[in-house]
Amino acid sequence: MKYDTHLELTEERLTHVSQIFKALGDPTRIRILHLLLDKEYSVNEIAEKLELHQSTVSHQLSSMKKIRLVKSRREGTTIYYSHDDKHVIDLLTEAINHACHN
Amino acid sequence: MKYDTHLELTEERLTHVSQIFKALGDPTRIRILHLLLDKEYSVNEIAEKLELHQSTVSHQLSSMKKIRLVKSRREGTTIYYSHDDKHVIDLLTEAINHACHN
DNA sequence: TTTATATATGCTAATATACGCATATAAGCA
DNA sequence: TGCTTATATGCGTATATTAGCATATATAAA
Repeated sequence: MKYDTHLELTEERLTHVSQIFKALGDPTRIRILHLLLDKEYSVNEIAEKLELHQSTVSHQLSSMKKIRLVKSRREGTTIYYSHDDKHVIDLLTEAINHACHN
Repeated sequence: MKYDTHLELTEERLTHVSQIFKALGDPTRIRILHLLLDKEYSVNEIAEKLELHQSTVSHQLSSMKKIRLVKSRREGTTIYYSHDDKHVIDLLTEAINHACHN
């Protein structure tokens, strides 16, 4: 899909775009989103797989949920997280692909 | 162009990707890169167009040059900056496009 | 060489961020 | 109810970031 090249960068769009990039600008959040590419995981599963503290994972998931990068569903006491913004996932995979072809 | 979905996220790639997103995660740098989409501008021109202080622009250009997001060329006392990473420009324009279609 | 213009940079203050500890909350089960 | 497991969150700390001032550097022109 081809886009226009001269999109007006309003204050609102600027805020939104920078907010998303800022969220992607942290290694921990990238690792979490990358893990969530294929399927959902619980907080503890994420912490174990990525060798992070539970509170760290919870904090980051919370910040990503706030801007709708991830969503959650409860199953008993367990809460499963998955990504919630296909555009952002596209940005991430493209960036990783670029990094892989350097 | 379609990419693999399961690219290994090595430490090196993680560092690289997060560095790029971090650079894009600031409104001032986004505005500068957005201005540089079509053509090169001098430091002062950027400062005037975006109503930023010269030192602010210079600092941000310096940080973006360090990670090769922009390049510069001298003409007398004037230094013209332009973007230097088409992948990053693609990421930025795609993100802005997404923000425009919400 | 002196002056003017353009850009870069050292320093600092204000602010934001990430993380981990300790604890709170919530759900399920005995 | 009391206990266990899973997750969330308040708080403090260490660190990073941004921007602006003042000044340094570089080039050109007089």
